[in-house]
Parts: sequence; C-alpha cells; structure tokens
Amino acid sequence: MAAVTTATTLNAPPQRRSPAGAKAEQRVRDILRVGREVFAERGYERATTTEIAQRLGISEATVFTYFRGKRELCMRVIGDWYDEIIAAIETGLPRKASVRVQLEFMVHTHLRLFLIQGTGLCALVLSEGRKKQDNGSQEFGDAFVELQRRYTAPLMELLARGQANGEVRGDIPLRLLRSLVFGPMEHILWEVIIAGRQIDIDASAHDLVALLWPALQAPDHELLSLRQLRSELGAALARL
Amino acid sequence: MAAVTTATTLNAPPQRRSPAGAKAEQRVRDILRVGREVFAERGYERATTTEIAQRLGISEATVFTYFRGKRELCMRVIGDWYDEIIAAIETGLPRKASVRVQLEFMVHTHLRLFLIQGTGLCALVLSEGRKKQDNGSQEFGDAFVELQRRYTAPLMELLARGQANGEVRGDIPLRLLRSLVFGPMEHILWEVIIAGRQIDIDASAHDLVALLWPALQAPDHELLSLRQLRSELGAALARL
Amino acid sequence: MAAVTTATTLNAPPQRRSPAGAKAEQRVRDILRVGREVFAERGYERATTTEIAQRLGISEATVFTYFRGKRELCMRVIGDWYDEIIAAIETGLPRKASVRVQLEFMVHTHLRLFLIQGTGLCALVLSEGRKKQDNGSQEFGDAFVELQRRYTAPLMELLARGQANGEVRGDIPLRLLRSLVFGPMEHILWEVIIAGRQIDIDASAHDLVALLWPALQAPDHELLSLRQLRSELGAALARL
Amino acid sequence: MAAVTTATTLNAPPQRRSPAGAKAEQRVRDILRVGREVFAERGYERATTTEIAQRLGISEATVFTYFRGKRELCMRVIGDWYDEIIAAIETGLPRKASVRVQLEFMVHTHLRLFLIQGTGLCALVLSEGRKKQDNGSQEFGDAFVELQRRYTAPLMELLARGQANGEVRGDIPLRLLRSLVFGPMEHILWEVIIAGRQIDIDASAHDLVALLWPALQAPDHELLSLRQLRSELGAALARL
DNA sequence: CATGAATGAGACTTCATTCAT
DNA sequence: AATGAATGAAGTCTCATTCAT
Repeated sequence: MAAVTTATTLNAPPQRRSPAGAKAEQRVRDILRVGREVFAERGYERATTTEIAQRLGISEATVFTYFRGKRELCMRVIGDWYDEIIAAIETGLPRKASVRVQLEFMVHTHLRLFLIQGTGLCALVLSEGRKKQDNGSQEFGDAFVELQRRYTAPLMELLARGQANGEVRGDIPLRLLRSLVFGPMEHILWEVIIAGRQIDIDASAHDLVALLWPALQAPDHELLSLRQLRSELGAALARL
Repeated sequence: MAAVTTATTLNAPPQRRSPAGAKAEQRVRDILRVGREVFAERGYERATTTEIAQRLGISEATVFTYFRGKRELCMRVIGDWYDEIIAAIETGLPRKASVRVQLEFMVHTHLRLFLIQGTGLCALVLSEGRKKQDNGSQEFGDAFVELQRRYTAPLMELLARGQANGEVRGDIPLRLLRSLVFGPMEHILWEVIIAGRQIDIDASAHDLVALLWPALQAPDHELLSLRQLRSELGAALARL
Repeated sequence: MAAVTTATTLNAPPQRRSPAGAKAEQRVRDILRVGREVFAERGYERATTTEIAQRLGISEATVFTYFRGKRELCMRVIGDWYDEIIAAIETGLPRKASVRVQLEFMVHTHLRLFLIQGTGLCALVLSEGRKKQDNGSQEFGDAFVELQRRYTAPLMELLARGQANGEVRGDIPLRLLRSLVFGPMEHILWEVIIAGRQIDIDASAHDLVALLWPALQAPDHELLSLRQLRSELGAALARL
Repeated sequence: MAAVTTATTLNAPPQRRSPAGAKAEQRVRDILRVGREVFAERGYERATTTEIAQRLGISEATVFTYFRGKRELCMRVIGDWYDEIIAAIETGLPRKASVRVQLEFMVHTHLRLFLIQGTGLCALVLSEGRKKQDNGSQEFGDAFVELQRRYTAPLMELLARGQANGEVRGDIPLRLLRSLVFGPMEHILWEVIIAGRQIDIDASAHDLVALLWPALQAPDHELLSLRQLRSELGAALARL
C-alpha cells in the first residue's frame, strides 16, 4: 500500500542547480554585471534575457543555468546594488565627525553611486517595487520593503544619534526626516535622468545639506536666548 | 500651439486618423479616461489595449481608430493628467496670501491629486520617461521635459515671488529649492505606495511645510537682526 | 481613501475572449478537428500548437485566439470526443431489445468509434488523465473522472436494468461488471493499436459478447430451469 | 540473442559507449533503478535526465556515459520490468494445480506487481508504445510487440493447456481469451490509478477469476445434454 | 571515468497592430 | 465608424545532449 502511495506522491520536479565552481562564480558575476546594465537601461519589462545573453556573447540558456528566471536575476541585480551602496556607506562613514559632516558624506556617496550607474536601477526599484502581482503575492514588493529598510538604515541610525546628542531636532518623527533627506536627493537625481543635465556632485551634496540643515537642526540656543531678550526688552519699553 | 490649451503638449500634429465630431470626441474622452485607469494600475508595459477596450465594451480596433497606437494613447493620458494638476493649482491658488500659505496649498493639492489616482501615473511618468528607445531618440523623454517644466512652473513662480519679496532666501538657485519641496513630497508618496501606509493628507501637508519652512526662509535673517539689536543695546548701555 | 484602494486593487489581467461569430465557430471546429488528430497521433506532450496551426495553414497565434492554451484545447478535444461517443450510444441504443442485444450494440459502437480515430484519444485520456500536476490540482484528472462517469453511464444503466429484470446476475457490484465489459474491449483495442492488427468489428463485437454473456448472466439460471423441465418430464413419463 | 537473458530485448547491439567492469555494472543498475522510478512517476516526456541524475547524486553527463540517450534508457527500463514480471510468474506458478488456480495466481501476481510500482510503467508502455515517430519507424512499437508476446506467453500457455485438458473451452481463439483475462485486470488497474481508489489485491484477484471462470470454462456436460433434450422435445412436440 | 559547463532547438504564450467587411 | 478576425514578432523558459578537462 505504501508503495502505491509512493508511485503517486506529489513530487515537485527538480530544479537544476546552478553550477558552483570558480568559473561558475565568474559567470554569475558577469551575468549580474550585464544584467544590471540592461535592467538599468530598459527597466524590468523591456529588458530581455536575449539581450543580456547577447551582450555577454553567451547562449540564452546559459543565463537560465545560473538564474532560475528573469525575475530572480532582477532581484539579485537589485539586491547586489543595494549591498554595494550599504557597504560604501558603512565603510566610509566618518563616525567620529559631527552628524552634519556624516550626513554630507552620505548624501555625497548616494549621489555618486547613483550617478555612476544607479539611476536606472533606482527607477527600476521605484517602478517595479510598486507593482502588485496578480496573484497577490507582491513578489517584488515584499523583498523590496526589506531592502528599502536595510538601505535607509544607516541614515536612520545617524539621525537617531543626532537626535540623541542634540544635534538634530527631536520633535519630528525619524521617518519624516528621512523623507526630507532622501526626497530632495532623489528628486535631483530624476532631474538629471530625465533632463539629462549634468551636475557637480561635490557641490550638489554640499549645497543640499547646507539647505537642509536648518530644517534638521535643533533650534539654536543663541537664537532662543536672543528671542527671549527681545521680548523682555519689548516688555520693558512698554513699561516706560 | 494653438490647440495646446487642453492637453496636447504630447500630441503629434493633427492626424487624419482621428475622426472628428461630437460622438468622436466622447469616444476619445472615454478611451482617455479608461486608458488612464489602466496605465495607472499596471504601468506602461503591463497595460494592454485589450483591457482598455474591454473595460469600455468596445473593440480593440476602435482604440486604434482614435489613437495611432499604445504609445500615443499613453502620451495623451499623461498630458491630460498634467493639465489637470496644473489647472487645479492655478485655479485654487490663494495668490493674495503669504508665500508660505500658498506653498502649503500647493503641497496639499499635489498630495491630494496624486493619491486620488496619480500614484500610478506618477510611476508611469517616472519609469517610462527615462527609458532609452532603441533608436536612441528617447521618444517620451523630450516631451516630458516640457511637461515637467509646465508642471513645476506654478511652484517656481511662487518661489520666485517669495525671493523677490524676501520671504524666501535668495541665495539658493530656484531649481534646488524646487527639489527641496517636490522631493520630500514624492518620497512620502512612494512610501504610501510601496509600503501601503495610509496618511492624513491635511496633516502631512501642514507638517511638511512647517519642516521645510526654516530651510526656505532667509537663513539668518532673524538672527542677524537680533544680533544687531543686541550689540546696539550693549553700546547704549555702555554709554549710560 | 476609497480611491487609493481602487488604484491598488488586485485585478486579474483580462483574458481576451474568443470570437463568437459564424466564421469563428467554423474556426473552432477546424482547430478542434485538427487538434484531435494531432493529440491522438502524438499524445499531449508531443503534440505541438505549432503543428496544429501548420496543418490548418493558420498562425499559431490564431489557435490561442480561440483557446486559452494548449491544455484547454486538449480538454475540449477530449470532451467533444466523449460527447460523440455518448451521443452515438444514446441515439442508437435499441432500448426495447433484450439487455444482451443492447450490450452488443454498445460494444459494437465503442469498437467502431474507437477504431475510426479514437485509439489515440483513448491513449491520451488514459495516459494524461493519470498525471498528477505538480501543483497538486490534478488539472486534467478531476475533469476526467467526471467525463469517465458520463462515458460509462449508459453501460452502467443498462447493466442495472439487466440486474433489475433478472437478465444480469445481481450478486456482483456494477463496477466490476463494467470492468468485465470495458476491459476486454479496451484490451482488444490496444492490440489493434500496438500490433497494428486489423479486426472485423462486427465479428469481434458479437464474439466478445457471446463470450462475456455466461459470466454476466445469472449463473445457473438456464441450468436450473432445464433441470426443472427434466424432472417434470420424468414425472409425466412415470404417469403414462 | 545470447545476451537476452536479462533484459536486452529492447537493447541495441553491444555498444562501445557502455563501459564494462563491475563498478560500471553497478552504475547501470543504479541508473536503471532510479530511471524506473522517475519514468513511472512522470511518464516519458515529463521525466528528465536531470532528475534521474540528481536522485542518484551523479552528473547528468554520467547518465549519457552509460546510455546512449533518454530513449534508450527508457527502453531498458521497460525491458527490465517486463523481465521481472515474466520471471515472477514463471518462478511461482503452481504448475501442478488446476488451471483455475494457476489463473488466479497469475492475476494476483500481475495486480500485485503493477500496484507496487508498475502502474506508471504500465502507463508508460501503453502511451509511449503507440506514438508515431517523425520518421514513421515506430521505434518503440516494434520492440514492444515482442515484449508483449513474451509477457503474455505464460498466460497463453496456461490457457492452451486448459483447452487441451478440457478445463477451458476450446471453441474460442486463445487471443480472445487472453483479452478476456488481461482486459478486466488492466481496467481495474486504471480505475485504481485514475480514481485513486484502493483495492484489496487478494479479494480482487479472487473475485475477478470467479467472475471470469464461467466464460472460460468448457460448457458443462450436463448443460449440453439438457439443451439437447430440450431441443428434441421441442421437435417432438412440433410433430404432434 | 566523471563531470562542469554550455547550448541548440524548440516549446507555449502574449500582444499591438492591420485589414476587409 | 466600428469591428471581428488574424497574425508577425518577440519573449521566457526547458531539456537532452555534447565536449573539454
């Protein structure tokens, strides 16, 4: 009886494992590199596995030997890219400097990495991450929320440290402050992408932080005391 | 340019293809309306002419009677949508109020219109506007730059007026200030879309402007005049 | 708020409806006819939509205009074939004749229809109906069990009538009797298919029923009545 | 023919491809064992060399070191399986018992072996044996006819012995009697497979033979003489 | 001998678009 | 003007099979 069951058991068909040797790792890297290019240039839908294979001079089938499908490849591309950004921030962040200086480093790093190649990927994330799948599983989406979290984590931590030591105002939710930083940054990037304008990364990063800082800063002590002085003077004059 | 009043920024010159007449105009409006829905829900690539026709209960071929193709329809949809936003801002803007109040109106209107239906369209613009065409001509892109210009014009003018009358700091390029306003706004919208979080539009608009205002204001205007006051007071006291 | 929900509601993408005109019906019939041929010749896996289209001299895409996919087409082919057999039986069955005569009609009709074209389809049903899908839904299987039920219904009813009026032994489950009839019939068919031997349908049907009948009949009915006859005769002779 | 002892009916003549040696033979056995599992579970088309290799933990290429291709492997699998059944029958058959008892042994053995693992293989044979090859040569088919002959040989011999000694009616071609036995048996098996019903092998074998026996048996002598009596009586009455 | 790696060939399916009616 | 019907072109993905190492 058990044997009958065996014969009719529901087995998922096996999935060919992707190779794992040294050459294989290189292949994976190559495909990811070119895949990043193509996805960045064309977006998810317009990117084709054919083009990725052609640019590498390999067979399309080879792509599918290393990645289960177009979607998985795209996820890996995005994941890797996020990892690079996160690593760049975490590695270079001058943790001993003031919050403002660290912030400037972050903005600068983001702008730089995005503009080197990431703009298309940024668009990819923004436009693909939102699409709810028809099966309701929001395939991309769920993973994206997590990536987004990791991606913004360094900034969140920085802002939290700033609030803790008084450099950043504490009366505003972190999430809103994050939008205040990332928002303009991304908007600047979109301008670059759409209008094709070139910008000076150093200057832009510096200017943007300078502009944002007053909104982030804890209100100035001097300013507060001067305001107090003014109002007292006003009162005194009124008494005369 | 004469016909540009409604939504023709993205339109090709008058086509023999498009029928004329009252019934025809209604058809065009219907298709645009449903096309907007579908493009917003699915994005450009995933939207199908089949679905648009089916929702209207008409034949797919009919869509092609009124629009040269999917791309043209999409352009018209986007153009119309921009026009609506621009009209909403221009109509309702309280031009006599302070710059800050006008700014709040703008932010509020944007958030409102985007959240009613525009998020999908916003994504549409952002993700389709940038794609390299195979012929390299960036078909969408060129028209988008112009749309973007018209779309942000009201804000640009407002900020310019603010700079002129001293309510807004004048030492920063308008373009950067614009990013400072639109950027966080759009970032907030993306959070709504991706994470599915609901927000209170009134409160969000108010909070965001409150947060931005210190950064838009002349930076040390208050501080400088107060310092001046203090030093004059100090001098006067010394004379006594 | 409702509007936001709308914009992100989960809509299944629309499926193009198959055309419904007079020409369309002919197309459907053509595709079903050729599909039957190809599925019968090659089995499900080896049959290709390409071949079906080529034999009809139409584009592959046209096939998918009328049928959602290969699987649906196959189901329709099988369903239609079952319907034909059922109709042939129900139409021609001489309901007033003895159960044995009706049984012979059924066997004859089955053999005839299978041998005209059905052998491949029979194999198709037998071999495809069994495969459990990986998703566990047993796509084919569920529908097949029902088809099988309808297909064998006429025989089941006939045997039940026979049991009711005493022509068929009542001490055996109907299901087993069914296997007793269909089994040898199908086995004969397999011989024809595999070995390519030709048979005389009329003779085969008659012989098979003649062979089966003693097994279907009330086991000792004839014998008992004859014994009775003999003993009565013996008594009568003794009286003379 | 010399090498046919084990399972080589379907085998091509000795191949330079196939390695020799003790280790090699074990490999061949392993692949055949797992190949049988996989072909039985999935059918020919859905079985993949990948899965066979993975289940063995060997490389896909290794399979091709020992077998010229998927088709050859499948043929060997089927051939081996036939051989097992034949051996089981020939070994266990109680040749001294009555024909009826021997028949019951055969039916029981068949049901048992099929249900242990053979259902899938049975389906495999039935559905693959018939497919037209593109070159029209019916590659499988020819070999299958021979297998089928060997496979049914024990039953044929048994029935022939029965006819010779009067236990089985002699007025029916052996081939038809064979269908009468195998047919219902296979039909019962299909029901088990398709509907997933479980059966009691012992009881089923016994019941089926009990049911068939009246049809196989040489007609009763008593019955024959009574029939004669009846017809003579009828004639006598007609004369009165 | 075993295998890691690559691939040619071909499968099903989708969809914007055309055209005769 | 509207559409029913057809399709070319393209896309993703699978798999048996080969070959150098």
